[in-house]
Amino acid sequence: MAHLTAGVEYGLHCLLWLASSPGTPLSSRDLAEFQGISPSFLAKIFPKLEKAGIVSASEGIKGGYLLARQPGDITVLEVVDAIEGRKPLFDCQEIRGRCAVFRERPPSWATKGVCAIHAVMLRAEKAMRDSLASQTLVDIAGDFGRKAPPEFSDDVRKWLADRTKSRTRNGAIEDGALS
Amino acid sequence: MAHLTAGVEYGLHCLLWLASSPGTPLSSRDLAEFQGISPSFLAKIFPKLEKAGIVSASEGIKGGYLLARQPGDITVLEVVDAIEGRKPLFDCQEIRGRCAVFRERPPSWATKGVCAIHAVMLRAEKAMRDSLASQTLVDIAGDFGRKAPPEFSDDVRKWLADRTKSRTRNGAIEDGALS
DNA sequence: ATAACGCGGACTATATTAGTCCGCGTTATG
DNA sequence: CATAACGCGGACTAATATAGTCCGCGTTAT
Ligand code: FES
Ligand code: FES
Repeated sequence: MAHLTAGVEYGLHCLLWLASSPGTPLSSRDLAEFQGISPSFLAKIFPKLEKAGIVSASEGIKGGYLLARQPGDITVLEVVDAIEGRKPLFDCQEIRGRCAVFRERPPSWATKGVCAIHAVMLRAEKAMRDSLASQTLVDIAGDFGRKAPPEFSDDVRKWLADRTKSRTRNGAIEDGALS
Repeated sequence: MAHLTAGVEYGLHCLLWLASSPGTPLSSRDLAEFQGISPSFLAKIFPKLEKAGIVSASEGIKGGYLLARQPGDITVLEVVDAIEGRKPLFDCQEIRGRCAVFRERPPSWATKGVCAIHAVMLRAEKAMRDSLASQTLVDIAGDFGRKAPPEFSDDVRKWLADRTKSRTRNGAIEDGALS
């Protein structure tokens, strides 16, 4: 399995849609169905983003999520850490202390500080994290928006507005969007 | 679980011991017991290192493994790839093509090239890999050897020599090293 | 012939990921 | 004031990956 999981992909894609709809909250269910992903799974991701101060939630009908900060102030690293929980790239088993010549009792010089191999991994992890920290949501959104034709933006707005409206007036949701 | 697994830790530690014993092959069993790790598990790692051209094997009693190249020519990245099999840091589910407004049939502009989010992850992965590629076994061995007192090196040599000798002359291996 | 070696495949246990399901308290609408 | 959709949280399940075991094969020095 990969280190950066599907939850991160879902979360980041959602945050981009939130960034493109400032002011009006979007529900996690709508975001899920809009993107063709599991609503129940997405519902487990958003509370993590909220606890990390990345989105803010409003409860009740008409509730949903808003970006808690400017998209330019939210780095990819923050999002990854919020969702994955800062798990390490490598977890050292401290095998250096189990060397047979120590006879179960490793001397302090052997286990002092970080193992040289572990140190290499920590540097690699830092390189990865620095790279992720250097990108914000606006950086991604830039690339993202460049490819889409202008009509797409309107279609999206319409789709989301229909959903929001159907919450108050009980509009029929019987389009063929779900299999 | 971490992305860089225990196999990598075991493999790299073994390679350092191989680097410190040039000329005389060490068996995977001896390396395992010397370091207090599972012999059967280590036996699954070495063939991968051999296929990658990092170590060379000799069969039969008195057989074992030797470094196939100079330690300075073996990068940490090579070892990681040999053992882990070049698994990606992030695997994209291509959710961008599942957007509801596409109605099951995403237009080509939407799925062309790499998703902006995926691209960020690929850059992070490259940063990590570049970092790992910049370190060779000698770099690690340097840090490693600096901490140990000179007597340790002798103890290790003695332990390994005893093992090698006991293969030809049937020396009693009934010390209390194993529980 | 034996014993230790490397090699490979089949197997098992445990942990993680992805995803589901349910019930709770909250809030706009009618 | 009842309803329906919301966010929140916990318990649950299925599939997959990791860590580790076990066994049998062909090879080689004594
Ligand atoms: S002891 Fe864990 S990397 Fe060396
Ligand atoms: S579709 Fe996979 S990261 Fe965007």
